[in-house]
Amino acid sequence: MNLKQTTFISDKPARERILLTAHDLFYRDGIRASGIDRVIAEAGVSKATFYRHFPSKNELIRAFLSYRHERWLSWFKQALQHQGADLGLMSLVPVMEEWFNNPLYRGCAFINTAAEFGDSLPEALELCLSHKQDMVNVIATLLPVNESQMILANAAAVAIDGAIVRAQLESQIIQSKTALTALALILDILNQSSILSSLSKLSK
Amino acid sequence: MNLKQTTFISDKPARERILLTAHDLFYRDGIRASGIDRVIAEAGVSKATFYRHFPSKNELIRAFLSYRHERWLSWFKQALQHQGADLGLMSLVPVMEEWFNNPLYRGCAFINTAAEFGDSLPEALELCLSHKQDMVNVIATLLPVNESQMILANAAAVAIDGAIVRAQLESQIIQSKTALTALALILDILNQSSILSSLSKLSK
DNA sequence: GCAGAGGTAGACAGTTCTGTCTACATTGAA
DNA sequence: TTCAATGTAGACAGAACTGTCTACCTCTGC
Repeated sequence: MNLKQTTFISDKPARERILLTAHDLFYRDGIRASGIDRVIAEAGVSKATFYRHFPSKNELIRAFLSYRHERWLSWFKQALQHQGADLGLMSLVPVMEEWFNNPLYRGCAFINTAAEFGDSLPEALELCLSHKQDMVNVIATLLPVNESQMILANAAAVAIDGAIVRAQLESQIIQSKTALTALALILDILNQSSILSSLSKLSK
Repeated sequence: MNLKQTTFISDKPARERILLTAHDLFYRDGIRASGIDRVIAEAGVSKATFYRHFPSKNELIRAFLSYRHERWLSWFKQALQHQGADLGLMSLVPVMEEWFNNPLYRGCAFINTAAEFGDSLPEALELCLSHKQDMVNVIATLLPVNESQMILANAAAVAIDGAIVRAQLESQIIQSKTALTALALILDILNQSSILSSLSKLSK
């Protein structure tokens, strides 16, 4: 298994191999379910090497979250840029659809981590929150600049989070798109209200 | 610790004590993080007794999810009934607010379980999905009966799920209500579109 | 009065987990 | 050349986890 990854990855330095392997395992199976032994085995690295780079599993978790944040957000921005510029919030629908349809889709790593560790890893909670804040800021760029911009961006983000967890539950089920249609409906009416508020501002 | 619970619970039969204790631990700390030894210690029960009632931890997880489903849904229905009947979807806002403000709030047990066990406990996924389906059906009773009823109920449910995970992230932070304001905004416009569609049906 | 259900107490096996440590190999730069 | 960094291989300790098993107790219904 993971032949593609192994051959692709094997020439990279050990720290990167560990981080990429941990990312895949943590995201797919959950953090607690992925033991250190499994990570080092799949990364093709010795235990001493692992503990040289990451003094504890918690350090690896931190690195995983930070790496995931960067990777997801840059994908998100880029995917949005490929959409038409005048779609407003509706640009989000095909972007989310692309993500949800990825066979490796397992929901939002940050929501999942917050669910897995509650208060027991408080720094994770903070990272999750700042991840969501950055997402809101990106969404805000899709909206006209006015006093309701951030309010609408926040609402859109909450709707997206809802669609994310719904798609996660439905991902096992064949042919299920209720998450996406619900999201599209909400974003559509949010979008209209954003246009309305722009118009009302113009007419003032 | 848990004096109140212990004195309150100690006279109940063992199976119930185990289930209630497991509920509190699983919900608060996560399922994987709560070992059997911990459950039996806090339930004040011997190991043999535990394994007489629940042949394996997975059986306990199943019982936990089913108990949680019943308990949450009956609370949800009852809380909605205490709201004004003519509020439509807006009845959901104070109900969710009450839940989010509970100091024991830790998000939706089903979303959290789905996040913790991915494909590795497939029955859990199904239970989560049917839990959400039941929630949608309750929400639908708040809406006028027409062809868009279920579509709107689904959209409202997705928005609620989004608010649930947001409130979970924000629960640590003092004074944060963005989850609730975003939810209120979405439900408000969904509600308006539901009223509009009722009117348009009447005028047909 | 006795059988069986339900309970306690806790030792035990077997696994898995995190983290440490020893011994040795390779390589690049001072 | 020699030193330090980076790597491999894997034994080991100590804890925690699930699940089994033995031995004994207590109550209730027949």
